[in-house]
Amino acid sequence: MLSLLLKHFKYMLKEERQQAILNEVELHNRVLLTDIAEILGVSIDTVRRDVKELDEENRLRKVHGGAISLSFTSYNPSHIIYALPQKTKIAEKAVKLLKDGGVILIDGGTTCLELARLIPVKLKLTCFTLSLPVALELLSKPNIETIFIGGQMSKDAQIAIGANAVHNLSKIKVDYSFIGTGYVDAVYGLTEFDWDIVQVKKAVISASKKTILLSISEKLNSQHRYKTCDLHEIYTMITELDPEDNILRPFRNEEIYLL
Amino acid sequence: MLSLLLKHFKYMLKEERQQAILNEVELHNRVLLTDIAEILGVSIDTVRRDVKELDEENRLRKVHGGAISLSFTSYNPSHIIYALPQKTKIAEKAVKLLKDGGVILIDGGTTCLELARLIPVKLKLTCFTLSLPVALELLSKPNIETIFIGGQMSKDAQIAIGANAVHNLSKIKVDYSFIGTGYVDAVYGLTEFDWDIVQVKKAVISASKKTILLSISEKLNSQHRYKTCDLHEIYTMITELDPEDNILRPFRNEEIYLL
DNA sequence: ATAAATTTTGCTTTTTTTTGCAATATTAAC
DNA sequence: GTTAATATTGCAAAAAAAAGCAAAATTTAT
Repeated sequence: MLSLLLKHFKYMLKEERQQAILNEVELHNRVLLTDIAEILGVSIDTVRRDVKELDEENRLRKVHGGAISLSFTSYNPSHIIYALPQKTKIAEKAVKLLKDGGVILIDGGTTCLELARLIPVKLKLTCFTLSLPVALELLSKPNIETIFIGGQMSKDAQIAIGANAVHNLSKIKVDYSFIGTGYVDAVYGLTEFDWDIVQVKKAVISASKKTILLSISEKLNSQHRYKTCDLHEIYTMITELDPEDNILRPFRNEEIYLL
Repeated sequence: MLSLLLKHFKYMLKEERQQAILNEVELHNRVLLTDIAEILGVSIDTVRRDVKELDEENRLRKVHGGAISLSFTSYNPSHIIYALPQKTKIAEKAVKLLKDGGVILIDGGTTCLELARLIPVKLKLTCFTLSLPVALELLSKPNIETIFIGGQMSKDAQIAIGANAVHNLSKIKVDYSFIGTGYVDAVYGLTEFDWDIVQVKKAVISASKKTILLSISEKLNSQHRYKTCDLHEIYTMITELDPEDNILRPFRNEEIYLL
């Protein structure tokens, strides 16, 4: 704890001191203000002010009692998301369903990732997820408790799949799950290209009191080989369209809310 | 220091004086105005004005109470990894321990992330991990089967922690685990800042036939409040140093391989 | 070479910054 | 809930910077 940093200059310039603080933070990923004060031989007020400045300069992150390294809090995926405006609209509608203190599960896929991104910072939630990008996004929210459902990882979907993931899902129950789908049809229900993915989605639906489907309208009236579930197992379907839009007419007969 | 600079005591041109200031700054990275004034035998006002001019010419940076070298100020634009060259060297050594068809576990932290990054594409491995960034990195490797150990996620470390993660770890056994540590000391062993992290690391060590510690030498001979394990529980310790380096002498007595 | 103009330098005073302390409020832990 | 730890705020002392000024040094013009 008292590292070799103790050079004890008689006069230490503020910049040197701040550099020393950054060094400790980068080295150990997080530090206590009290430790730093002791190491540098200055008052805790000075350390607090230094850390505040460094935080304002975005060179570290100040937290209660200490500071943490930025490399531990940042992740910026730089891919282009297909049909982002529509997905954002869907996510905005979905966010309105969230209630403080709720327990939810967020699936993988870019629409669900967008939902995770739009969760208000002040909202307190317990979120389960199978998706690495969603998990990373949730970790940046201070009031979200994130639980990752482990298992074998799918390289392309970046979600946990396989028997282990299914088994882990069988042990939980959430208020709402927000899922995506490869294909959705009023008659054939939700279908997928991958068998593994279907197994996981089935397990997700079983683990949910209510399942919310997030899907851009482009996917409507399409189907594929493996079936996830019938449409009536879905509590609410959210698209970017107005619920009264004609395109949604085939779905209006079903026992399903449109949003 | 004095003798070198006092040669033109009586008649020192402004330009010479400024050059002398620059020399001092480059030599020590930092300088106090009061020291310079004393060394050069001029008033502090003169030094102040000189430093102000040099700052305006971008030849050094003036700070409260002194000046610092420009190279000292050029700070890492946030998500650059601290001490990356050392960590890369460690990862390069660690990669050599990997064998085709092996089953390993990779911990979180930037050094372990670097290891994941350097795994050769042709190598076939089964990799367990608790770390989101490591998992994402592994997914980009075509021949790696990745299994994520689920559980409650730590916002700071971006790894799974808590009872669930520990329980999941208790069900597996890997050939090698590669772990990082916050602090390591020849006497006190591996220690951490966080109690939760310690619990997970203990579980990782239990799940491993052999544990490999990856640590930059800067962390040696430091300690914190919670203990992960004694040094003899570590099979091999890898630093960026040559194993014969004197800094590693305190660790050479232990029943531990240095690499 | 000499005088005038300009720059440099050191001194004093005023203003600003930095730092530590104490009182109070807030947050986290139990 | 209560208690302990941490943050915030206001304040005062000390250090440093800035501004104004006059003497000394240097440059320029003649």
